[in-house]
Amino acid sequence: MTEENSNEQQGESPEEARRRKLEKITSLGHDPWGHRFDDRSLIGDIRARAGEVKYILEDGTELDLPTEDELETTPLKQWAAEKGKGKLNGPQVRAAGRIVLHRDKGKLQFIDIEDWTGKIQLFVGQKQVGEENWELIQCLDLGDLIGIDGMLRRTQTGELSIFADKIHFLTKTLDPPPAKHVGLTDPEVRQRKRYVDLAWNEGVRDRFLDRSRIVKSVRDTLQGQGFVEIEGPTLHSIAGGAAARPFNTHHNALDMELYMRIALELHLKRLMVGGMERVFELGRVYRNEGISPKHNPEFSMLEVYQAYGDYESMMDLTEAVISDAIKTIGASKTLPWGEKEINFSTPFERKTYDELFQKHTGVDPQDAAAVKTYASELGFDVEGRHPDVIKSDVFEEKVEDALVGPIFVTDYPASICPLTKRKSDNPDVAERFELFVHGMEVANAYTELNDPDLQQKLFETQLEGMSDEDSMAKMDNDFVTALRNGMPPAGGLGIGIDRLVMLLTNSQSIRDIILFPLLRAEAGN
RNA sequence: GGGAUCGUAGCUCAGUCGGUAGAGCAACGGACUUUUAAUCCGUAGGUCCUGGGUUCGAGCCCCAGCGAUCCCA
Repeated sequence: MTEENSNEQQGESPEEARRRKLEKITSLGHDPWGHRFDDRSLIGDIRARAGEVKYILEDGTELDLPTEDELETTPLKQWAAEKGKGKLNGPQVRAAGRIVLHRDKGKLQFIDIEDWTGKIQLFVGQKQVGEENWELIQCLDLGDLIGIDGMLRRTQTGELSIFADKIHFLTKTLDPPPAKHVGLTDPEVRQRKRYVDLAWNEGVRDRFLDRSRIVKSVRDTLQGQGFVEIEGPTLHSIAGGAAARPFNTHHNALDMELYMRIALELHLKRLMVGGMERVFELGRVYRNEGISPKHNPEFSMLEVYQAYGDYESMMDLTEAVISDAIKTIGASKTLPWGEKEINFSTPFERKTYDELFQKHTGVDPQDAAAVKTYASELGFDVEGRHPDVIKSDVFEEKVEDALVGPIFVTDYPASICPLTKRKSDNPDVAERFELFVHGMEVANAYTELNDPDLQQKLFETQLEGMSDEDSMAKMDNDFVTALRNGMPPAGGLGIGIDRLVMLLTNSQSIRDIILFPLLRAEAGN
């Protein structure tokens, strides 16, 4: 390196330095963007072969190395000295990954690479790899993707390492990585540049892999019980099945107003009329509402319908789905939740709506006048509103947040459940439950209403004081017609997949478990 | 929609009373063939979110805006 060159390199930005090295890589005859790289092993699998590393004495005796724990106290160098002269031998391996850490000792470098199964150290010596490869190695930066061929062994300190015979350049990274071991902290940047967050922030990739495992587990559990996954329409002409404001859109050729679906319910029930006895859909729904740590405008919903079941069978199914998911990610029944804990041991607690109302408000839920007085004391608007709507406001305010759970809240006031079958001995109570965990609604299930005449009547009856947006009752003639063709008595269940993932991965914000949450458009974009 | 807090180097953050813009990591140059966030010597790097205002002078004070986080509705 001449003096003049060194002056030129003064003041170059990290990116300029990387581009300079990129050109050097090209001039050395390598493609800085790499190519297919066959026969590499996953780093996790390579680490699992640590036992194949042996110490071979001069007389040819093969010795097993001390365990990792023993190496903590006795350096390998000392252990080997006690055993006598010899050398380490291990399997020849090929790995590929991102350079995440780099210790340069001149003619010797230690490079940590990482793939999505783990991290491993590379021992890279000038003498060992040869002059030509060494020149390429001088062009490596943190973040670059490389492949390596070498022997799996341990260093003097006992660190399992691949002793490089050859480095293959696979891809240059032009943007410098965030601070090592600190990563990105600004939540906005983490979400906008999720690729950086995933690549560099501790635990992020594992959390999203856990999400995938949970989703797979949910499907496996259901399929194991004979449920069939279907795909319903996401564009609806009536945004039914839930109380939420939809996203509006328009189909040009048919000149037709459409809505992005807010729920999966009504189409799945149509399928039950058609004889699809156990169906589910796990997919995206869209609600044109506020954004919060618990709300993203698009989120993943599971809905399941089981012919000849009821809401009690849905409780069992809910417990199975959650228990299996916990097992799948290798977690225990007792999970951390911030400073608190969640105990997912089954069966989950079951309490009625009225019981909980009484307990947390001290007000008799059957005494409409008392509930009304209590609600107005809490500052709720009570005039001209249906007693059950008022009760529901109070329930959300005073009871839901207080529920630690997991707890099935059962038997809701019928009037706020227009899609639910009533109890046979009490038409004022709907066979519905919601599952709450630390104040968060995770699941919602009914014994499904299959009486077309009652369904039609409930669609037509808007509760006093409830806005269209807050109401689940939106007239859907086609759905009523479907019911006229005979839907079996059935249990139906909805689970908020994002919230379930939050709970199982101890994520306090929905944005930590949605890869690309909705963000305000960036200026100039 | 309201309130609080925040926005400074590629990243993480300091910045006192309003008086020349700071550190660590990363980068660049150098030493080192068994390091563990390696170490050591040296160098460079800034639209202090944006726009106004007050002031002799603003990263700091005031106003407006943009964006974020949390809380409330």
